[in-house]
Amino acid sequence: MRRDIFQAIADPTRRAIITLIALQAMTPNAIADNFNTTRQSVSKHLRILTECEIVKQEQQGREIYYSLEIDKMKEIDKWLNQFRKIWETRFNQLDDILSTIKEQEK
Amino acid sequence: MRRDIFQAIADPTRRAIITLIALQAMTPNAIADNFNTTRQSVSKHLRILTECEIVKQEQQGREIYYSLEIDKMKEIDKWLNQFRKIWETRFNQLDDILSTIKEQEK
DNA sequence: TGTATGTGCAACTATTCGGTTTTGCAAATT
DNA sequence: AATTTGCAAAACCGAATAGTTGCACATACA
Repeated sequence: MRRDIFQAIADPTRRAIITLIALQAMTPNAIADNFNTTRQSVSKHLRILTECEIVKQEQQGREIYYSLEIDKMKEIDKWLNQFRKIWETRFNQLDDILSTIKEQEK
Repeated sequence: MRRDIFQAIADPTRRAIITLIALQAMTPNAIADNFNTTRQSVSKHLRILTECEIVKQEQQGREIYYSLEIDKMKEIDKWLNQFRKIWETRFNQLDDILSTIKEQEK
């Protein structure tokens, strides 16, 4: 079973859950209230997110609060870095072209 | 059939293809040479990437060169922005705590 | 013109995925 | 003690996915 952060964020419901609990911890029921699906389904998503360590649990009585492991999000950012270099270069190249045109206009 | 960039990058082979063609356009055969899979399989991934507009084709004789639409990668970056704000805040909070400790030490 | 090459597409298979239903357990409430 | 509430886990199902094999088609080259 593949279980990495990229597979975790592939599902739109899971992305929504991540956004939802980014700022405050929530229980499965509270999370499920925000979606058109059952709590069990949300629970399954939470399990996947937990396995990927994107989410951490905190038991409080019979309730379990789920919150985001924000640092995990940085892994995506890290992967994006290789492309960031490219698109910044492209942007600078465009910038150079624009400067050249301006120079020629003078 | 879901077809968005997050689903596209969920597959490790597709991520590798994206990285591979990020800097230079390549033909399906050339791409497949880098993997332990058939050309047809790579072709299928390329079709998905094309449908998501992450990749563009350029026919040259009987060869088709595939290259990366780098701008599409920015969509992931855009989604990450909401979390970037949080982790920068956390970092600053940590920074504040550290400063406070230093202050107290004085 | 005949053959080799580069490619996409369709059919098929095994596996995975997302969701629902059911079950069971522990904590809270009565 | 009995009931309710919050939750996870298992069993099941239909749909999607990744990969393979086989085929068709166009371009290149002899």
